[in-house]
Amino acid sequence: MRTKTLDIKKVEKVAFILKAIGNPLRLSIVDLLSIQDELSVKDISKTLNAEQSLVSHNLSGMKLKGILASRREGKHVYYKLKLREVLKVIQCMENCDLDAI
Amino acid sequence: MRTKTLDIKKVEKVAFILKAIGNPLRLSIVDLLSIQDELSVKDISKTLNAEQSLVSHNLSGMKLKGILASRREGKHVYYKLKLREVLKVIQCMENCDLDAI
DNA sequence: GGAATATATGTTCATATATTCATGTGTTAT
DNA sequence: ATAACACATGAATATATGAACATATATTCC
Repeated sequence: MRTKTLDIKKVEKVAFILKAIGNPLRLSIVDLLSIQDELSVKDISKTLNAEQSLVSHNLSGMKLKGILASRREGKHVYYKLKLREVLKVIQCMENCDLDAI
Repeated sequence: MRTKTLDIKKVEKVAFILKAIGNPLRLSIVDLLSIQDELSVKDISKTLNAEQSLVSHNLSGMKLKGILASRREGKHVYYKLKLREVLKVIQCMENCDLDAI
Protein backbone atom coordinates (compact mmCIF):
# COMPACT_ATOMS: atom_id res chain seq x y z
CA MET A 1 0.00 0.00 0.00
CA ARG A 2 1.21 3.46 -0.80
CA THR A 3 1.45 6.39 1.52
CA LYS A 4 1.63 9.51 -0.57
CA THR A 5 -0.32 10.73 -3.55
CA LEU A 6 1.22 11.90 -6.76
CA ASP A 7 1.53 15.63 -7.05
CA ILE A 8 -0.52 17.39 -9.67
CA LYS A 9 2.29 17.77 -12.17
CA LYS A 10 3.04 14.09 -11.99
CA VAL A 11 -0.59 13.12 -12.32
CA GLU A 12 -0.81 15.19 -15.45
CA LYS A 13 2.27 13.61 -16.92
CA VAL A 14 1.36 10.05 -16.07
CA ALA A 15 -2.18 10.48 -17.36
CA PHE A 16 -0.71 11.98 -20.50
CA ILE A 17 1.42 8.90 -21.07
CA LEU A 18 -1.30 6.42 -20.23
CA LYS A 19 -3.66 8.12 -22.60
CA ALA A 20 -1.01 8.23 -25.29
CA ILE A 21 -0.53 4.47 -25.26
CA GLY A 22 -4.04 3.55 -24.15
CA ASN A 23 -5.17 2.38 -27.55
CA PRO A 24 -4.86 -1.08 -29.02
CA LEU A 25 -2.91 -0.06 -32.07
CA ARG A 26 -0.55 2.23 -30.24
CA LEU A 27 -0.07 -0.25 -27.44
CA SER A 28 0.72 -2.92 -30.02
CA ILE A 29 3.27 -0.66 -31.59
CA VAL A 30 4.91 0.07 -28.27
CA ASP A 31 4.73 -3.60 -27.45
CA LEU A 32 6.52 -4.49 -30.68
CA LEU A 33 9.16 -1.88 -29.99
CA SER A 34 9.73 -3.33 -26.58
CA ILE A 35 11.06 -6.45 -28.27
CA GLN A 36 12.56 -5.13 -31.46
CA ASP A 37 14.71 -2.13 -30.78
CA GLU A 38 13.97 -0.43 -34.07
CA LEU A 39 11.30 -0.96 -36.68
CA SER A 40 10.36 0.76 -39.91
CA VAL A 41 6.86 1.98 -40.59
CA LYS A 42 6.41 -0.80 -43.05
CA ASP A 43 7.65 -3.44 -40.63
CA ILE A 44 5.06 -2.26 -38.16
CA SER A 45 2.14 -1.95 -40.50
CA LYS A 46 2.92 -5.33 -42.03
CA THR A 47 3.27 -7.03 -38.68
CA LEU A 48 0.15 -5.47 -37.25
CA ASN A 49 -1.73 -5.71 -40.48
CA ALA A 50 -2.66 -2.06 -40.32
CA GLU A 51 -2.77 0.65 -42.94
CA GLN A 52 0.38 2.57 -43.61
CA SER A 53 -1.10 5.99 -43.10
CA LEU A 54 -2.85 4.98 -39.92
CA VAL A 55 0.36 3.60 -38.49
CA SER A 56 2.25 6.65 -39.63
CA HIS A 57 -0.26 8.97 -38.00
CA ASN A 58 0.03 7.14 -34.74
CA LEU A 59 3.79 6.94 -34.90
CA SER A 60 4.22 10.64 -35.47
CA GLY A 61 1.68 11.31 -32.73
CA MET A 62 3.67 9.30 -30.25
CA LYS A 63 6.88 10.86 -31.44
CA LEU A 64 5.40 14.29 -30.91
CA LYS A 65 4.50 13.26 -27.39
CA GLY A 66 8.01 12.16 -26.63
CA ILE A 67 7.27 8.49 -26.48
CA LEU A 68 9.06 7.45 -29.65
CA ALA A 69 12.07 8.65 -31.58
CA SER A 70 12.81 8.14 -35.24
CA ARG A 71 15.66 8.28 -37.70
CA ARG A 72 15.70 8.00 -41.43
CA GLU A 73 17.92 5.57 -43.23
CA GLY A 74 17.49 5.78 -46.95
CA LYS A 75 13.92 5.20 -47.89
CA HIS A 76 13.07 3.87 -44.48
CA VAL A 77 12.25 5.61 -41.25
CA TYR A 78 12.97 3.64 -38.15
CA TYR A 79 11.10 4.23 -34.95
CA LYS A 80 12.18 3.22 -31.49
CA LEU A 81 11.08 3.68 -27.92
CA LYS A 82 12.35 6.88 -26.44
CA LEU A 83 10.47 6.93 -23.18
CA ARG A 84 11.64 3.71 -21.62
CA GLU A 85 9.15 4.05 -18.81
CA VAL A 86 6.34 2.84 -21.00
CA LEU A 87 8.19 -0.44 -21.13
CA LYS A 88 7.72 -0.79 -17.41
CA VAL A 89 4.03 -0.20 -17.73
CA ILE A 90 3.74 -2.91 -20.33
CA GLN A 91 5.85 -5.31 -18.35
CA CYS A 92 3.71 -4.66 -15.34
CA MET A 93 0.48 -5.14 -17.19
CA GLU A 94 1.81 -8.22 -18.89
CA ASN A 95 2.13 -9.99 -15.60
CA CYS A 96 -1.35 -9.13 -14.50
CA ASP A 97 -4.20 -11.53 -14.60
CA LEU A 98 -6.75 -9.54 -16.48
CA ASP A 99 -9.25 -12.28 -17.02
CA ALA A 100 -11.55 -10.91 -14.36
CA ILE A 101 -12.39 -7.93 -16.50
CA MET B 1 14.30 -6.34 -22.65
CA ARG B 2 11.29 -8.47 -23.36
CA THR B 3 11.10 -11.42 -25.68
CA LYS B 4 7.48 -11.96 -26.52
CA THR B 5 4.68 -9.67 -27.54
CA LEU B 6 1.34 -9.51 -25.83
CA ASP B 7 -1.38 -11.46 -27.55
CA ILE B 8 -4.24 -9.56 -29.09
CA LYS B 9 -6.67 -10.19 -26.27
CA LYS B 10 -4.20 -8.93 -23.75
CA VAL B 11 -3.39 -5.86 -25.80
CA GLU B 12 -7.07 -5.03 -25.94
CA LYS B 13 -7.47 -5.43 -22.22
CA VAL B 14 -4.40 -3.50 -21.25
CA ALA B 15 -5.24 -0.69 -23.65
CA PHE B 16 -8.72 -0.65 -22.20
CA ILE B 17 -7.36 -0.19 -18.70
CA LEU B 18 -4.78 2.39 -19.65
CA LYS B 19 -7.39 4.39 -21.45
CA ALA B 20 -9.77 4.09 -18.52
CA ILE B 21 -7.31 5.67 -16.10
CA GLY B 22 -5.48 7.84 -18.61
CA ASN B 23 -7.09 11.05 -17.54
CA PRO B 24 -5.92 13.44 -14.83
CA LEU B 25 -9.10 13.33 -12.80
CA ARG B 26 -9.52 9.58 -13.02
CA LEU B 27 -5.87 8.99 -12.31
CA SER B 28 -6.10 11.25 -9.28
CA ILE B 29 -9.06 9.27 -8.05
CA VAL B 30 -7.28 5.98 -8.47
CA ASP B 31 -4.24 7.51 -6.87
CA LEU B 32 -6.26 8.58 -3.85
CA LEU B 33 -7.78 5.15 -3.59
CA SER B 34 -4.34 3.62 -3.62
CA ILE B 35 -3.71 5.27 -0.28
CA GLN B 36 -7.13 5.38 1.28
CA ASP B 37 -8.86 2.05 0.96
CA GLU B 38 -12.35 3.49 0.68
CA LEU B 39 -13.61 6.96 -0.04
CA SER B 40 -17.03 8.50 -0.50
CA VAL B 41 -17.91 10.56 -3.54
CA LYS B 42 -17.86 13.64 -1.42
CA ASP B 43 -14.48 12.82 0.09
CA ILE B 44 -13.11 12.56 -3.39
CA SER B 45 -14.71 15.62 -4.87
CA LYS B 46 -13.72 17.67 -1.84
CA THR B 47 -10.16 16.44 -1.88
CA LEU B 48 -9.73 16.90 -5.58
CA ASN B 49 -11.76 20.07 -5.67
CA ALA B 50 -13.90 18.72 -8.47
CA GLU B 51 -17.60 18.90 -9.14
CA GLN B 52 -19.76 16.23 -7.57
CA SER B 53 -21.44 15.14 -10.76
CA LEU B 54 -18.21 15.05 -12.68
CA VAL B 55 -16.64 12.86 -10.02
CA SER B 56 -19.72 10.69 -9.89
CA HIS B 57 -19.75 10.23 -13.63
CA ASN B 58 -16.14 9.18 -13.63
CA LEU B 59 -16.57 6.89 -10.66
CA SER B 60 -19.48 5.04 -12.20
CA GLY B 61 -17.62 4.86 -15.46
CA MET B 62 -14.67 3.21 -13.80
CA LYS B 63 -16.95 0.95 -11.84
CA LEU B 64 -18.65 -0.13 -15.03
CA LYS B 65 -15.25 -0.95 -16.45
CA GLY B 66 -14.36 -3.13 -13.50
CA ILE B 67 -11.74 -0.84 -12.07
CA LEU B 68 -13.63 0.27 -9.00
CA ALA B 69 -16.20 -1.26 -6.69
CA SER B 70 -18.69 0.52 -4.49
CA ARG B 71 -20.95 -0.06 -1.54
CA ARG B 72 -23.56 2.15 -0.01
CA GLU B 73 -23.60 2.94 3.67
CA GLY B 74 -26.47 5.19 4.56
CA LYS B 75 -26.32 8.34 2.57
CA HIS B 76 -22.80 7.65 1.46
CA VAL B 77 -21.44 5.52 -1.31
CA TYR B 78 -17.93 4.33 -0.80
CA TYR B 79 -15.69 3.49 -3.70
CA LYS B 80 -12.59 1.39 -3.65
CA LEU B 81 -10.09 -0.11 -6.03
CA LYS B 82 -11.26 -3.40 -7.41
CA LEU B 83 -8.63 -3.96 -10.06
CA ARG B 84 -5.51 -3.97 -7.97
CA GLU B 85 -3.33 -4.06 -11.04
CA VAL B 86 -3.86 -0.38 -11.68
CA LEU B 87 -2.01 0.17 -8.43
CA LYS B 88 1.05 -1.39 -9.95
CA VAL B 89 0.84 0.91 -12.92
CA ILE B 90 0.70 3.91 -10.66
CA GLN B 91 3.51 2.68 -8.48
CA CYS B 92 5.58 2.07 -11.54
CA MET B 93 4.88 5.45 -13.00
CA GLU B 94 5.47 7.11 -9.68
CA ASN B 95 9.05 5.98 -9.65
CA CYS B 96 9.72 7.20 -13.14
CA ASP B 97 11.56 10.37 -13.87
CA LEU B 98 9.15 12.06 -16.18
CA ASP B 99 10.84 15.41 -16.31
CA ALA B 100 12.16 14.72 -19.75
CA ILE B 101 8.73 14.95 -21.27
C1' DG C 1 -44.68 13.72 4.94
C1' DG C 2 -40.98 17.29 4.21
C1' DA C 3 -36.33 19.13 4.57
C1' DA C 4 -31.57 18.21 4.12
C1' DT C 5 -27.76 15.68 2.43
C1' DA C 6 -25.32 12.46 -0.70
C1' DT C 7 -25.22 10.53 -4.98
C1' DA C 8 -26.79 9.43 -9.74
C1' DT C 9 -28.43 10.42 -14.19
C1' DG C 10 -29.70 12.75 -18.54
C1' DT C 11 -28.69 16.31 -21.67
C1' DT C 12 -26.09 19.47 -24.08
C1' DC C 13 -21.97 21.44 -25.91
C1' DA C 14 -17.38 21.87 -27.30
C1' DT C 15 -13.55 19.47 -28.41
C1' DA C 16 -10.66 15.40 -29.23
C1' DT C 17 -9.89 11.08 -31.49
C1' DA C 18 -9.84 7.39 -34.90
C1' DT C 19 -10.00 6.18 -39.50
C1' DT C 20 -9.84 6.61 -44.42
C1' DC C 21 -8.54 8.65 -48.66
C1' DA C 22 -5.98 11.38 -51.67
C1' DT C 23 -1.95 13.60 -52.31
C1' DG C 24 2.72 15.34 -51.15
C1' DT C 25 7.65 14.61 -50.08
C1' DG C 26 12.04 12.24 -49.81
C1' DT C 27 15.11 8.63 -51.51
C1' DT C 28 17.03 5.26 -54.58
C1' DA C 29 17.91 3.16 -58.88
C1' DT C 30 17.77 3.27 -63.82
C1' DA D 1 14.56 12.85 -65.45
C1' DT D 2 11.42 9.48 -64.21
C1' DA D 3 9.73 5.48 -62.05
C1' DA D 4 9.20 3.04 -57.87
C1' DC D 5 9.11 2.72 -53.16
C1' DA D 6 8.64 4.42 -48.21
C1' DC D 7 6.69 7.61 -45.56
C1' DA D 8 4.14 11.95 -44.18
C1' DT D 9 0.44 15.02 -44.31
C1' DG D 10 -4.07 17.28 -44.80
C1' DA D 11 -8.94 17.01 -45.36
C1' DA D 12 -13.10 14.90 -44.37
C1' DT D 13 -15.93 12.19 -41.59
C1' DA D 14 -17.79 9.59 -37.82
C1' DT D 15 -17.53 8.85 -33.17
C1' DA D 16 -15.95 9.46 -28.40
C1' DT D 17 -14.85 12.24 -24.55
C1' DG D 18 -14.85 15.80 -20.92
C1' DA D 19 -17.17 19.18 -18.65
C1' DA D 20 -21.12 21.60 -16.96
C1' DC D 21 -25.73 21.97 -15.64
C1' DA D 22 -30.20 20.73 -14.17
C1' DT D 23 -32.76 17.35 -12.28
C1' DA D 24 -33.80 12.77 -10.22
C1' DT D 25 -33.23 9.31 -6.64
C1' DA D 26 -31.95 7.46 -2.13
C1' DT D 27 -31.38 7.97 2.71
C1' DT D 28 -31.74 10.07 7.18
C1' DC D 29 -33.73 12.99 10.50
C1' DC D 30 -37.36 15.90 12.11
